Amino acid sequence: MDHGASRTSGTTAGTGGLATAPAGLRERKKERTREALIDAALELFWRKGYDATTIDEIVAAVDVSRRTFFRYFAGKEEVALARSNEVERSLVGALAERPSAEPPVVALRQATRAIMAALEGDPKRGSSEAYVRTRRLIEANPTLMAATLRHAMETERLMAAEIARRQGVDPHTDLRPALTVSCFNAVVRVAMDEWTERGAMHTSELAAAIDEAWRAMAGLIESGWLGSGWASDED
Amino acid sequence: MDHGASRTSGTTAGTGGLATAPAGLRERKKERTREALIDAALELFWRKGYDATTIDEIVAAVDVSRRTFFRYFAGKEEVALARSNEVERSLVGALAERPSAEPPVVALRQATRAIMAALEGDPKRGSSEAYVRTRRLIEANPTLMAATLRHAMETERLMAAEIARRQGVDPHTDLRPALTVSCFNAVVRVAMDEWTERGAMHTSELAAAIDEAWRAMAGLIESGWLGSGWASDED
DNA sequence: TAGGCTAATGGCACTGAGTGACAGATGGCA
DNA sequence: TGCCATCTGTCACTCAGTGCCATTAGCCTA
Repeated sequence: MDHGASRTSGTTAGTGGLATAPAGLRERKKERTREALIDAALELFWRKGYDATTIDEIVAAVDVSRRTFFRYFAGKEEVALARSNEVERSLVGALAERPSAEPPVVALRQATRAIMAALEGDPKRGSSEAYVRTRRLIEANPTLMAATLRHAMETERLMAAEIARRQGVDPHTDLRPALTVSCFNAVVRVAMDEWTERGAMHTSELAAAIDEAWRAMAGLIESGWLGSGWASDED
Repeated sequence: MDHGASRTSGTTAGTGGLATAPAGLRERKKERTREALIDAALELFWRKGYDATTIDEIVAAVDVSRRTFFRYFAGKEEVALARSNEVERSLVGALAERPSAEPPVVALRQATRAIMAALEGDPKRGSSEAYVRTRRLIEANPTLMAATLRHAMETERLMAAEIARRQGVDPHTDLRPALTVSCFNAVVRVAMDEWTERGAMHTSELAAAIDEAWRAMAGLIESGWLGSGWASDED
């Protein structure tokens, strides 16, 4: 299953940002400035904390003006989450590449596995270690956590649209695509919390935590926690 | 089922803030200032928008100093979400009052119904209309939406702890409480999105939307979207 | 009822985020 | 080479948020 995974990363994720000749010099320069700003920002955040780092310090490290920073990012939040948001958004692409014969939840799980495998193998930023450190940063900052959740919500919409497309249903009248994605992410989030509590050491442990959460999910259905006839009114 | 609901609101929610003799004059004065600030803020937000409203305008309307405002609230976000956060937190109390014979999901649904019924009947703030208007405000502002999601996440922890208690399991080793609550809220959130898209007219429609989401949830399980053997590895 | 204690308030000054406007620099292209 | 479009820097401004200290006002005891 790993083979398909690394192939996936190349076409959909672009987590490496391998500078595959992005047209003219101007574009390349912009890309470099953007990457430099993210690198400098993350380095400072990790070293002296998110709140303690000012934008002036970030731009000083890259030697661009404060004004320029705001032309690339809306604020500190955005530069801090740029990488992890990229990873998250790549899930939509990975989902689209799953064979349409797979049931929605299976496709979601496989897409997640593919992205995490790609993360693992990528030697550049977006790699496993960078992801773990960024995760800790988010976990420690209410503002970043809030922004992360909001971005996840937006990504959910895209994923729900994709599920609706591959299942051939109308997402405006059928709630199932939205429910599937929303609950799927709920499970992943629980697994992530568990992973964080255990120290968030490596992404391989995150994969294990997600699997464990899904097993517990099965147990939940069988253990009667849902109640009988829970879909209709039971009062 | 409504009878239990209104009783619930009195003991756990306190959504009315009926000024039940909060001790000394000093305390009462503080409470009044706090309420006045929230009222003034919401009024301004509704009239001229969240971003366009400055804290100076809020404090001018209540005639307190800017410095005092920040002794009550951490910022604009907090004053905007004070009421809806109160409603959300009351869910934890309502959940604790459900009979422990009820399966977790049933208890969660009934607690939600109780809170919504209490919202309906309450003639003061926290009433149905105020809730709807606040919801629209949140929906229109990315910052508020982010803060709301974060608060929901924290409330989830409390609810999971309560579920774990009533089921007699250890929340640190058993993921089921966290999964139950997380997925439950995921369903409610989907229903809320649907409700908002349809105009978010009245809380009674929200209750209907939640019921509809649960019906779709049942259809989801039966329609094979989960796949077979989805709890274990299927690759 | 006086007077001291404690806590809330107000005013001031300062840092930092974020934005609009305009001038200068630089890559793209004929 | 020189024009055009776009990116960048500088300046000035508003507003959020915080620390510090003096003042006011509720509370409690003698």
